[in-house]
Parts: sequence; C-alpha cells; structure tokens
Amino acid sequence: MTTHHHHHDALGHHQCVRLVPIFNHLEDDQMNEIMQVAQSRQYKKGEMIYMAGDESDALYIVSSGKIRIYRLSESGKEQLVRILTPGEFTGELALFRESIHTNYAEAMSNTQVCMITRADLQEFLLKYPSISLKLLQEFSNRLDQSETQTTRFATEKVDTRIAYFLSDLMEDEGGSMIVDLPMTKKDMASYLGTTPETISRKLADFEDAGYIHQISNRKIEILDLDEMLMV
Amino acid sequence: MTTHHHHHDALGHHQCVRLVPIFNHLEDDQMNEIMQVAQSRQYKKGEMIYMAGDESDALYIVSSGKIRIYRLSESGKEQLVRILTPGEFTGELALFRESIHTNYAEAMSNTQVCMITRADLQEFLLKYPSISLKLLQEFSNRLDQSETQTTRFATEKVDTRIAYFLSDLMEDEGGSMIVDLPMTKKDMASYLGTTPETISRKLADFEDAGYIHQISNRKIEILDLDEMLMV
DNA sequence: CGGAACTTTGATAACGTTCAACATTCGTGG
DNA sequence: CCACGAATGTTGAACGTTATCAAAGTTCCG
Repeated sequence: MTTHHHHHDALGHHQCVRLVPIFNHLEDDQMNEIMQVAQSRQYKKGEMIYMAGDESDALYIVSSGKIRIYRLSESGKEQLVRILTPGEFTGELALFRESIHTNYAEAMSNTQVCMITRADLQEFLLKYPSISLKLLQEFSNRLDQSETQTTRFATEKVDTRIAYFLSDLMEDEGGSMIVDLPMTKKDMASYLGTTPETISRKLADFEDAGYIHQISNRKIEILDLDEMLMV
Repeated sequence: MTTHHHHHDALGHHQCVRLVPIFNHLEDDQMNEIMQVAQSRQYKKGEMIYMAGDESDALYIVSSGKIRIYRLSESGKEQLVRILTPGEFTGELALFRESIHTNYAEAMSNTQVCMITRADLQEFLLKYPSISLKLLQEFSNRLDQSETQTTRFATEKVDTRIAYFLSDLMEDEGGSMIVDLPMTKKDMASYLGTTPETISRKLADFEDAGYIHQISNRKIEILDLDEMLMV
C-alpha cells in the first residue's frame, strides 16, 4: 500500500458513472455492465492523477472534488486549461491516441474519481456504438470551446478576455447577476494568459467604470454586462 | 442550376473517400458503401462551403484544392483556424452538436470536395463502430493541437509563436531545412494572433540573428532551430 | 493564531500595434 | 506572355497595452 499514492476502493462507489451525461441515456443493463468495470479512486489535495508523459490507460470521471487540468508550454510556462467538477471527465485525450498524456491533472481538494480502463472502454464502445456518438458530441463541444478560447487569445486584449470570462460564468450559473469565481485570481490569470497583477487592475477598472461590483474576493456582481463586453 | 453556387457532379469522383485516413482501414465493401452515399462538389476560388450560423448537415472531405477555416471573435475580428489540404476534412464540429456551424469554410482555390450527409454518416458509424474509434482518435488529435495552440497564445510571446510555427512546418515536411510557407504572411499573422507588420519584423530579426534565411517570399531556410526556439 | 499563499497598488520598461508611406508580388485580361 | 492594378509585404515612428519588479495588504488553512 505504501507504493500507491491513491486509495483504491474495490467495493462500491460506482454511482459516479451515473453522473456523466455521456452515459445517462444507457439502459439499466448497459449501465450495470459499465459499473462492473469502473473502479473508484481517491486522491488527496495536491495529488497528481496523471502527468504529461505518463502512459494513458484510463478515463477518469470526477465523482466529488475538483481536478485542475493544466499544460506546460514547450518553454515550461504553465497554463490552466480547465477545472473539472463532478460529472466531468478527463483522460480522453490520450485514450484514443498514442496513449501518452500531454497535460497534467491534479486534485484541487480531496477528490473521488471513477476510473474506466482504456481496454474496457473501447470494448464497450464497440459493443454499444451509440455511446461513441455521444462521445463524439462531447469532443465536438470541447473542440469548439477550445477554438473559441484560441480565437479570443488571438484577437482580443486582456480587458475583453476577462469580460467574456465573467460573461461565461454568468451563463453557467443560469444568468444570476452575482458570479462566484471558480478559482483563485492567480489561476484565472493563468487561464486567461495574463498575470495576477493585470487581473487585479482590470477588475478595478471595470469597477471604476461601473460595470461590476467586487463584493468579496471571490464574488463579483455584474452591473452592466453589455457595456463591459464592448470595452 | 442558377440557384446553386457550386457544381454537383452526380457521377464519379468519389475516390476522395480513399484519401481520408479515417476511412482507409475499411474493407472493400464498406468502402464501396460509403462511396455510394458520398457526393462530389466543386467550389470556385472564394466561394463559401459553409458559414457560421448555417445548419450543419454534412462532412466535407477535400479531394483537391485548399479550404480556409476561420472564425470571427465575438467582437468581429477574424482568426484563421486552419487550412485544409486534400485528405483532410471539416464539418465535423457541428455534425454531432446542435448542427450549427461556428466557423467559416472558404475555398482558397478551385476546390473539389466529397460530401457525406449527417444522416448517412451516422448510420454508417452505428453500423461500423470501429470507424467511430478512428474519428475519436482524429478528434483527440485536433483537440490536443488546439489546446497546444491555446497554451502557446497564453504563455508565449510573438517571437516564440513564430518560431514554433516554423518548427511545426519543418516537422510536417519531414525535417527538411527549407520550409514553404503554406499561406500568405497576412494569414500567418491571423493564425498566430498578430499583425503582418510584426511577422515581417520578427522574421527580419531572426534573419539578423542568423536563425533563418529568407530565400523568397514563401520560402525560408532554417539555419539554427534550437537557438530560434529559445528566444 | 501564525505563516504561506494570494492580492493589490505603484513605477518602470518591454513589447507589439497602429498608421503611413513605399516596395514587392500576384493574378487577370489583353 | 506581358502589363497593369490590386493585394500583400516591408520599414519607420509614435503610441498604447501589458509584463515585471517591488512592497504592502489580505485571505486562507493548518
């Protein structure tokens, strides 16, 4: 047990599979079948689920907790790619490729994941082709998101990127005028390709301009979205 | 016929299907089956294959010519996403989603494509699940590429992005020291999220530093890749 | 409660865009 | 095949934006 940096729970906790949109159109017996092969694992805060260069052999679905996915650029600088919350999954990138991870996955808090091995998943996909279509759909969405993000980096300055970030958060939270930042401002800077200093300054500028009100460190009230997006 | 801005060739020209890596592991009868439903189309230089907002209902495979895929940011600025050459395909993004295109596809020269409708493709995927796995693999690759690009934007300055762009081109051409730019410098600027002026200047700087030699407008000899990548 | 990590603010400097003028290349029709 | 016009590419100077460095303030977590 000392050689394992994670806790492997051979018994239950496979309910996580039900959390995943990709699987929740399955019939009961199919669901049972995949729950048979799913393994539950626990990671403590700060532990790595996988790293760039690791061989990829599994799909990881978050049951509880949060996972931070990041990359290092060729010259070693870190960028936050996305944060996974319960129901979301990762590992897919390398699952269908040369099976080497190109990014890093780190538990942000105590985190429980469901793991399905590459072999089991592929077998399952060949047996139930409709799941592949769902997966393709999910991939399409991510690709679109990633390209949207790329285009924002390529064409917008920091102001605007921050504004769209806040706008996206509002949508995620169903249009509430008060958004909770899902990460530290340091991480937000990394995600948006800028520095914590600049995030601080631009948010202060937005506040001066009357577009937002910073309620607390992690809470922002949006006062005038449209104006903010036209900066 | 006047209402159609493209030429539809109902007869042959379905060989294009053979060009696509995704399909070239198929057995003969499967190949014939998909060639049955593939339609050939021609676009003249400058014609649009699809635009953002169009309903997506087909996969387009390039037989000959080139297709320019680009996006507009929310604020209307254009970014070149990728250029498709024979054997590559597009249309996939919206194929499995809400079926609305989010980017633009424009013929860069007279271009012949093979078109497979959404319905035909889905039927085919359900019938031959192994193709889905190939498609998933292709999507993974694109996602990885897109995230790599995003990370470069987020963490590297223009110098370095240009250097990696040249480096990628070298790889594509099998390590030859002389690379042909696959697009105008204007497009290169759009792709790399900068301006033509800056591309000009940085390439001149690279030349001064002895990293490259600009043979002609579209041809660059790489003299010292390693040094150039460490700018 | 205390230390570490994160955040803010100010001053400065590096970086890249913009605008304008000129040079070159490309592509089309004669 | 050449000539011409349009599009693309180059160079310089000025400006705007954002990173960097430093120091002080705040929040978080054990």
